[in-house]
Amino acid sequence: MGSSPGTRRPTIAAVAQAAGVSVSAVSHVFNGRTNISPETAQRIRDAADALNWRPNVASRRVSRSLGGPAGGAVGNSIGLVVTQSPETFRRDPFFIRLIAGLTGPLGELGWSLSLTVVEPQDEEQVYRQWWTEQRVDGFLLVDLRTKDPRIPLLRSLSATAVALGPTPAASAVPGVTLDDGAGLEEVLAHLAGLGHRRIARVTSSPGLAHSRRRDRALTAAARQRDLTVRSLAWNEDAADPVAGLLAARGDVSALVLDSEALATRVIAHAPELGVRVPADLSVLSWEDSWVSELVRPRLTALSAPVEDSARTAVDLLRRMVHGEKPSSVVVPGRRLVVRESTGPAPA
Amino acid sequence: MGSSPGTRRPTIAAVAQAAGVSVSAVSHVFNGRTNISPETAQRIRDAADALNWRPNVASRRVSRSLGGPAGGAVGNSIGLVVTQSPETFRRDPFFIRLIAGLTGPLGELGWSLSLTVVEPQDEEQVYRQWWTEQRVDGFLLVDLRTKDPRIPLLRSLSATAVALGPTPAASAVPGVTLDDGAGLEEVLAHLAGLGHRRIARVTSSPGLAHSRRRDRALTAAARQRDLTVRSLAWNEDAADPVAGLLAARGDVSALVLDSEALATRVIAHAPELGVRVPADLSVLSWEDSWVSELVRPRLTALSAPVEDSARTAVDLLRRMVHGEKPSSVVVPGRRLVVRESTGPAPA
DNA sequence: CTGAAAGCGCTAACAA
DNA sequence: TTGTTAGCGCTTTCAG
Repeated sequence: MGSSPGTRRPTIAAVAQAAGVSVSAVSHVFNGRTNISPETAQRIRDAADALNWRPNVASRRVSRSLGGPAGGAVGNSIGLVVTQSPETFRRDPFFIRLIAGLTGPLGELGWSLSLTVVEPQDEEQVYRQWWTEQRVDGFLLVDLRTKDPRIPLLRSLSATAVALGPTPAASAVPGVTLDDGAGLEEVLAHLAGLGHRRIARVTSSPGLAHSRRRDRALTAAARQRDLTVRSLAWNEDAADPVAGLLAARGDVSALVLDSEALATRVIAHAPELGVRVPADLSVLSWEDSWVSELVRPRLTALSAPVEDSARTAVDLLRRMVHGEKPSSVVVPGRRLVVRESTGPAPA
Repeated sequence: MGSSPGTRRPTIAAVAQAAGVSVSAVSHVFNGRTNISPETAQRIRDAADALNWRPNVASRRVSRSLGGPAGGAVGNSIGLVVTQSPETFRRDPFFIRLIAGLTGPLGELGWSLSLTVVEPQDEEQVYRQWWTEQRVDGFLLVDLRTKDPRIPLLRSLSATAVALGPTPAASAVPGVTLDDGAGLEEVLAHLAGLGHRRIARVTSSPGLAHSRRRDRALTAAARQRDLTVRSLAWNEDAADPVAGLLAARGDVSALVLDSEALATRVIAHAPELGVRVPADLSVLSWEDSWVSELVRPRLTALSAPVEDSARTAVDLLRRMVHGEKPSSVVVPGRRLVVRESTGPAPA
């Protein structure tokens, strides 16, 4: 064990001694200084390998807090704090896609991802703690809310952060936003082409910023096509949320749902309630993943380049940690994947 | 930004000054020493809050490497290195359940989870790096393989680790194992009761230790009930893996699949290939999650208490980090959830 | 109950 | 090209 007595882990001094050089020579090699002869450098590296030694990240961070090249930037870890019930976190494929997309680019940088899932009441506490304890070099914000309290919080902490989604222009948090416009047009063209005239957007979290944005964008775009768009709320607490939704839909012939978790539940359960998809009702999801391919009928979905967003976010974070002040980025590539859950509007 | 010039973060000295005490007084308060008067302690805490200060984890780790109470143990972070293709990682609900189950107990400890997904060839490198750099205090090993190379690797690094699954008794890595016996009996009783006589177990990763274990256990238990069990391999590279599997199944009337990812694909795709579930073929998954409830027919599955395992693993890790040498733990609670994908054997 | 001081492993001036 | 050394923020011993 690392903590068993007598088993002290090797230090830079041990490596220096093994290689027959000074401590600073070792340090230089591991910090990309070019002032060490190749042979010596190799000898140092060999000694380090033999001892299984690598610079201790903690010590490194402490000493670099002095005046390193990047003003003390180290770049060890970025924090992802997901404020959702564990249930939502588990069920929404978006999160696992995001995580998977993040670890690649982070690994290339030698950074790691510190992840946690918290209930809303613990959110502020975790951001505060992780930042003030200097556990992380920055945060990736997801599920931006309207007037998101994390923006002023992070500002007051002088914390580094990047958001997935648009942020207020004045904030110090650049956002990685998806270009929704094209996808939205595709959705409407698709539905209108199938003869739908009345559609509804369904969300389970009206407090999320993207929800309002989508409402507005969809409504505006629909007007130009002479479609009407209603807004429907998903009530998770109902005995049967799908039944509730179907009952509330009125004369709507197509449903656009904010998440796959919602859309797939409608797909699976609607037939059991006597509503055939897509014969009676078309269903479309604003997010896409393997789950949409799994249900029957397969779900027509707006797919987002989550991996691209993740990579872009990591890059922004990297630059911020190194002292730059990058501005927001728009990632293109949303597109409609037509599968089986949308069909001609019923007569 | 944390790195902008002039914005140095407050240190313990600043807090001490603000509270009008010495540096060590502040340290004592934040380390649970009892030799500070309640009033003074409160004053110190207030000063820290006012300055948004918390002990820097990096400095803490460096100084504690000296001779702290737990022999230098700090307990900041545990590493979860998932050796899977991003695709498998995304599709298998087990991982997100595990992650969700881990963050709760870790949060209670004030620890965080460092997560990454790596390809097999990078695995060793990541374990080496994270441990020698002292990024993590320990690892949680998942997807144990037969003769898993990580066990000797971690041993050679003197790294702390706990595994999900049984580990060799001689290794220094305690395991959190599921009590499969009861669930297995349930599976066989259920299938036998439905008249099945020939069943097959399907795996996509025969190299995983649990795969062999399940094969053996199922075969042994089946013999006593006069059932025959075959072993079938899932070939992901085939043009249509489900079709390949169905073609290879011979006279088997029930399939037990190692993961939900596999089982749900069979469920969804088999009808399109003319095989009705469960009328022609019963399908049973060795793992369970919301996905099993989503597909139609709903999937009969062996559910595992992943959250319990996660909590147990965190507890073992905590104890190891504090110098104990706990032994393996068996977590009970696997049980069969009968849904719709299993039915009477065809005549 | 409090404070002064040594030292953790490492980095980066600066000197040689 | 290499070595010496001060110092990062914190903990903890030990003396007041």
